[in-house]
Amino acid sequence: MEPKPRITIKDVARAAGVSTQTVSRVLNERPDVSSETRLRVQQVIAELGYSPNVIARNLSRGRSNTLGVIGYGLVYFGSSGVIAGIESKANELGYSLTLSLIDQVEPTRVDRILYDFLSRRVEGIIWAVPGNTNAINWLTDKFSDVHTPIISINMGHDGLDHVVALDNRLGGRLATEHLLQAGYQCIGIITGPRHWWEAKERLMGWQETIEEAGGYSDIDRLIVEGDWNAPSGDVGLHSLLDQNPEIDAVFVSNDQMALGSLQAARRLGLKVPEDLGIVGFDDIPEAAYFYPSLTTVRQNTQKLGALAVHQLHALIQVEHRGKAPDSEIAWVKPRLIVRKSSVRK
Amino acid sequence: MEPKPRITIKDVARAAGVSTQTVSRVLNERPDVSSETRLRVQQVIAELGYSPNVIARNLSRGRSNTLGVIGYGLVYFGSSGVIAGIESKANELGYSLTLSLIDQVEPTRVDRILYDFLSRRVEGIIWAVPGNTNAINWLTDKFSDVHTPIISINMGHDGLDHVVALDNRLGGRLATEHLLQAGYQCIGIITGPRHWWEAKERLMGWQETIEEAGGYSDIDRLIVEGDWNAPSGDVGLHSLLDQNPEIDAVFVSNDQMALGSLQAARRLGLKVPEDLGIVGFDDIPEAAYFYPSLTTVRQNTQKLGALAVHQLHALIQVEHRGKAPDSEIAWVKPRLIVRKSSVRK
DNA sequence: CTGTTAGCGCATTCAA
DNA sequence: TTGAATGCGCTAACAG
Repeated sequence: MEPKPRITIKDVARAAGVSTQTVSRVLNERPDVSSETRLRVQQVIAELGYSPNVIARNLSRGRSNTLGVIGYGLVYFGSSGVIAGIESKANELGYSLTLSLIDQVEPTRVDRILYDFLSRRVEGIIWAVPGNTNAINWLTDKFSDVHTPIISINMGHDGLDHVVALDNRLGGRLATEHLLQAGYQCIGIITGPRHWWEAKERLMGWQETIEEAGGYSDIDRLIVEGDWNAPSGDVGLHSLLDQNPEIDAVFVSNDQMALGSLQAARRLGLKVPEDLGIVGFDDIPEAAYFYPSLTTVRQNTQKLGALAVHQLHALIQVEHRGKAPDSEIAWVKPRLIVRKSSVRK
Repeated sequence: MEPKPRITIKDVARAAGVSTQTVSRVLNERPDVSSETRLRVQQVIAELGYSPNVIARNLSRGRSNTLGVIGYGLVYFGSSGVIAGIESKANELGYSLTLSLIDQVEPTRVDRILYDFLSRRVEGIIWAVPGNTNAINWLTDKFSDVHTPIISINMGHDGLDHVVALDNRLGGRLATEHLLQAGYQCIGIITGPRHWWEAKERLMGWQETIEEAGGYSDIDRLIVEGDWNAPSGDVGLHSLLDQNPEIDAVFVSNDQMALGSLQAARRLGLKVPEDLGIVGFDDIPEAAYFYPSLTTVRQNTQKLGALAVHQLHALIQVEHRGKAPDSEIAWVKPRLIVRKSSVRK
């Protein structure tokens, strides 16, 4: 075992017979070095296996070159896609990532993470925790205390300055309009938890579309709340049909619950799509292989993540130049994927 | 907009009327400070909203307190679970994470990431990219060049020093033994890509079990290779049954492909589990809601990630004390989840 | 084109 | 219990 006296810029300078400055210049690819010395320095670097100490560099530059990401820990479709999108774009722009995961918005924990991020002097923060609108006021306050650019993914823009979001409402509309066009008459909905922003928006999309088409009397009876998981889609469909036998189609607010609904329909002896049309949301990889294959609203989560980084980068740049960034919301459009669960032959 | 002259330890020292070291002592919760001054300093810190600069601290201490994680970018079941496990344990042990994602083992990219990690002086590295055994020699060499502890998740231990892995072979055994006990006579297998370590191991588990039970003639004909995705499970089952009509059960090496196989069985008019028994692998959340619900081998991916951090932490400690770490492999046990797809009534 | 002098913000000797 | 001096490894002015 070798001891571990890390090679520093000084060692390189000495070995190359130049000053540390010159080495630094070579490292930073600056033009004001003769190609001769540049080459020599590069050789020495290679020989010594030197790699610059980013920590020292960052301290010196007063920049961390790092983005802080707060993601959603529970396995929920999309969360990993968003992270992947973030990582990819961050990488492209030369940022490093520091990642924290949470399962719920727990003030103490969030405080700790934010404090940690600030201590690390991250240059920007991405809030990629889906939808709990209960916490939004608290969050908004928190965020405004933090003098570092923050982008939120998929939250309503009430109070939050910078948001990148999937247009969930549009998604709800796409799903509902499609069912209408497919000839279904009475369309119910199984929503996600009502305090989730995504769930609300999808519901709104459904409701608006229904109303524009003439509406139903007492529309609330056609709404059932699920918890995003398959069992609740199963139970949900049961209770929905139990109370509204006239229902012939359902917009289920995510694919997992739609899977549960498919199950319930089977048990009830209803054929999909003949007796009952079903449209989901997300387009998880399995959806194409459900039985019958599931019509659903696809969201491009990677794009969402990448866009967030893009916007954040802009904010960071702007901040360095002192301009006050405008508040805004960037939308990503969902797309309807038509399969068999909603098309009568 | 306030300018942004970050508050430093000096500001705090000045405001509290003490020296910077005293502040430093308070920050590091060291005992040799009178509770009087400690309190005063803490107050000033709170008032000024000071947070220590981790970059400077790290430079000074010569430690980064950071773990580098190389994960799998493609959405593949388990990868996000592993990351979540890593994050949770790292958090518990006080490490920060820096994350990079790759879709395949591309030398240039891996080199860049490793170089970046070294530059950031990460204290340990976790390789959480599943199974491409083609790259293993190259990787082994790479890793041995890096003078930083590295833990690999889910790779064979050929050449790699420190590995945390799910016992995939045991998983294959569990699945196969279960089918045998359930009374199935001729059990085929749809594997993952053959160059994936996980795929190989699951196959081995199947094969060993079959052989111990007496074996089949020309066992290779009962093996079909898939690509982890549902369509390949569909196609795979078709060709398997096409060539071996006597097959009455299949061990499908992941749940996605099993979903495809379920589909194929349906199309072929085969009832599951009566005519055909099916066991999957992974236990994705949807598996319980497939039709019929899928018997499968559950892997605890979070545990895998957490264990990796645990081991890595130990390596790091050891390294600081100069002891040479032993090479070893830590196994996580899978568990069979019996549902309807493999149990004849 | 290159070297010298400072200093980034903190922690670690040592004295006092 | 506290403070002064010094250095972590690097980059940013400035000279030359």
